[in-house]
Amino acid sequence: MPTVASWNVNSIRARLDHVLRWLDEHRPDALALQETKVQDDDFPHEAFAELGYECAVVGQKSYNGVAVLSRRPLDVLATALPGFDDPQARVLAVALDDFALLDLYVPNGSAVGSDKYDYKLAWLEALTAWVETLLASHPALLVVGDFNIAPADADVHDPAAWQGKVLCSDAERAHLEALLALGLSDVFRAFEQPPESFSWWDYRQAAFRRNRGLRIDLILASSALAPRVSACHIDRTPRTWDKPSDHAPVVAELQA
DNA sequence: ATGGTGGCGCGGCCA
Repeated sequence: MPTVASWNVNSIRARLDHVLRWLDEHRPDALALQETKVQDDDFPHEAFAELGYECAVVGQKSYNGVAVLSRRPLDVLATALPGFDDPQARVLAVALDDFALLDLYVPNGSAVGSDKYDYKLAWLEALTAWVETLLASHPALLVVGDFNIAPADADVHDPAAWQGKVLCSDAERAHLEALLALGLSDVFRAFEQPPESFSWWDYRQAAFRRNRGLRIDLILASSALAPRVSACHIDRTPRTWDKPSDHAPVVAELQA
């Protein structure tokens, strides 16, 4: 039963020990990373190869960066949004055995109305247009990553305080809905989950200890693949480790 | 509270 996970690690170099430990403990078939924050030449391929993982990487200096680690051979399908001129490393699509995996680091957006917010919405528009064509060529598709959007108020620790704010605004949620309308489903919500399930907690003000978080890290399955997804959960454990990422891994199980 | 914490890379940006 393949296991696929997604984790915003907030620097692969700062988090290498955590990622290696988590891989060793869980042995997922594939792990999509976001915010690797490293140029491709400096990505720690060897450390992952020792655990049996091949890495595809799309990185840049200091910011952003995505990677897919796989126990089986992977073929790179795309390293950017086609037709969207973007110097930021946020997209990696790979073909695995019998499905395709699209790893995303969606722009944060900074604040509603800012230039970064406009960039986020334009980026999401281009993403949806592309995913529609990707689904035509790769009907069995998982779209995973840090979406920087909490899909609904149930994904927010304090919906009143976050109402209309970046990560929760109506326009961002409408863009996510447009993506889902291509036939993708948020697989976390296909299964019973603990209340107050989040995937990101701000480093500040003891947000994790108080569980003041958001669920912004998602695994979306195409209609062709969704029936094979048998489970999905968020693993909070690495968020309790010393010097953690501010995000927790999201894990999905697929039937063979 | 225009702070609070963390990463990158050494001042200020980004989250």
